[in-house]
Amino acid sequence: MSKPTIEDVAKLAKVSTATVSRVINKQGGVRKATEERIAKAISQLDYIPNAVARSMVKKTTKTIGVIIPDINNPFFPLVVSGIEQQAREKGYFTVLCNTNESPEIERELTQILLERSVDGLIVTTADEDGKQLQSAIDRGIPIVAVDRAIKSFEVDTVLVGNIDGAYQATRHLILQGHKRIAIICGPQNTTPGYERFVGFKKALEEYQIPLPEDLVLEGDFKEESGFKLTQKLYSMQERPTAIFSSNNLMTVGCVKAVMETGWQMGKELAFIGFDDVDIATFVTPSLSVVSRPMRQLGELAFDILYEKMTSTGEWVRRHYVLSPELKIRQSCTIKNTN
Amino acid sequence: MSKPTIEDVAKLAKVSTATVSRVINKQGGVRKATEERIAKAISQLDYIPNAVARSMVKKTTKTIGVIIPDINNPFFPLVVSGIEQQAREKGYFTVLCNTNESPEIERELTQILLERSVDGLIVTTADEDGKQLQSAIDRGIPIVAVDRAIKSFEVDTVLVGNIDGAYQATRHLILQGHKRIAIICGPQNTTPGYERFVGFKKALEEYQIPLPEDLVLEGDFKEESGFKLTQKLYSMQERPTAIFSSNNLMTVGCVKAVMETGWQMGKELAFIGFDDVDIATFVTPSLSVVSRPMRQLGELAFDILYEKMTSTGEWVRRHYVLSPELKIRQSCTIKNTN
DNA sequence: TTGAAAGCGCTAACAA
DNA sequence: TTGTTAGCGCTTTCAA
Repeated sequence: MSKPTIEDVAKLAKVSTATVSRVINKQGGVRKATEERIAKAISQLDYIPNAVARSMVKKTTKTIGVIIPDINNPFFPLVVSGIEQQAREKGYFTVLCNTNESPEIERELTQILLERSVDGLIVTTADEDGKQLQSAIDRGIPIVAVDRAIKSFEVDTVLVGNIDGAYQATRHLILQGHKRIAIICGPQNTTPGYERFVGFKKALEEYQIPLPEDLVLEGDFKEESGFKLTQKLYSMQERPTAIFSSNNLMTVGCVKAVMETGWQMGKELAFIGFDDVDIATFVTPSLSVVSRPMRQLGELAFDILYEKMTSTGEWVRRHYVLSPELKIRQSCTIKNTN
Repeated sequence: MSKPTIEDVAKLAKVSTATVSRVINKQGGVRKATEERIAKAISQLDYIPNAVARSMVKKTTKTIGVIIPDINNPFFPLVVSGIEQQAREKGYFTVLCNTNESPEIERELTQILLERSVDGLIVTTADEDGKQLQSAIDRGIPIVAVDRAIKSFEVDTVLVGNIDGAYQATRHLILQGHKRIAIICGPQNTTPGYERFVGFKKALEEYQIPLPEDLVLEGDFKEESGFKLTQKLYSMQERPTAIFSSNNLMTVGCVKAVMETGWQMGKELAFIGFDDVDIATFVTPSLSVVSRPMRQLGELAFDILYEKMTSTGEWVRRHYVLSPELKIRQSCTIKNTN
């Protein structure tokens, strides 16, 4: 009752394993009658080729590893959908791994994926320094970084325009007449956190609004911090008239705090968040956001990886930056009347 | 520059591959000095053991496959988190696959996972009939069904109390004084869809409220259908005073429709949804829901699978049903004043 | 405590 | 058109 092997099939069909292999792999050069006999044997035995053995000799697994930091953040499943779709099309299988934002787990998973001989790696790293990916780099396995850059090594990268998106959002708020604009930043040692702050500053500079030091708050990209920092802003003597939140989860926390404090969003307070969130169109007023092309991000990442995996010659590193889109809804349409 | 093998390590350390293998697998029985020499060789060469070759001889991959129908439905990532955690603890690696609710893709993925010789399978099937899992069953590979039963075969199953949850929700509405209670059902050929309807009917019967045929609407568990069916309810001559929605996505659609029509939830309309949703605490009034223990579901599923994978003797099928929890918030606290 | 060698299931020359 | 055979990198007897 153990699994049938290619040999069992060969015996039953009275041919050699080589011929069975030819049929399985559709290589042709097998007489029609023989092929039919083999096909019959295969279905009779419920034979399933052993990919492990195949990988052993082919030295390729037709598998890519995808490492993401947070599977419960809806952003990543969407990116993964894009990756998977392209991968399927090219006959690659996708193995998804979640690090929970832990560089240590990322290191372990990288090790496991290398042991399992994945043909390539797409990663959104938990630590942009990237040392935890060292062993993958040493191996020379194709890698593409998505959404977060990797500093220690030269790898192909697909990002979205963080600076651009934050700039557009901030500018929009400025053009609405706001001068006291707060920003809830992400960690400044991450590319998204840092760059979104840069875009924010850029817009202020352009319109010659001095950076309001007291209104620059640093969170950790999690809901809790968005909540607390918003409370802090509300408790200020001179409150901001607008808030820019640097990511989706902090936006959620921010909205919760706004509701709880009774701050009047859309009246006393204008708001734009980075990244669309489910709740955006449910709250009143609906939330204006900077929206990113998630699927596209994933598709492009795989396409690049695929080229790397299949190309033989020299490879020129590529860095793509996709454009975000400003979605204006109700949370920032009012003019500041102060 | 190709990958170093165990042989390279053996040569460098001037021992046989057998000894290196002993060290790698921590089997003991190796002289301290030898072990150190080998360890040094390993790190010098950046040697990573090849799991493919190991699986080849061990006939186990220490890998489980997890098949889910929709990675973008936040319910599943949470279940997967539970699975992964337990799996990691036992040294198993989790391979996550998404079928997009397509039985055909499910069949393909099952095939791929079998080819890759996963040691076990946890699946939330896209089609409860389960024929697309036939080959896995034939192989006799351990399988655990999660959240959705599989009809064609006897497999271990972990579900949540759909009937119970729907019953509790409906009863709560009844006790609030409601008589005209609508239900937005899921597909009646799925266990969740069917059972939640059963729980609904059970509560009505218990309180001798006749089933209001016109208020029983069947959706497809997607947002769109929740939206449309709610519009339909609103347009009725005699509207319901309460709605029970059978899943999270339809709840979202329902809420959208309620907001759009101007129906006064919490006043003219009471609402309870099955499954918690992100927006539940953001809308006004906040939504009462039947909440399920997602992580726990995943943990239990792996625990059972693990037992099956490691046990040798007879195996008694198990069917677990976890209890949901009724979370009362604001959307149903009002009394019907008709 | 160590090594030699067989073999896991498959593919890919090379021969016939 | 088909078969023979040598590995792929590893683990595991069995001997030494």
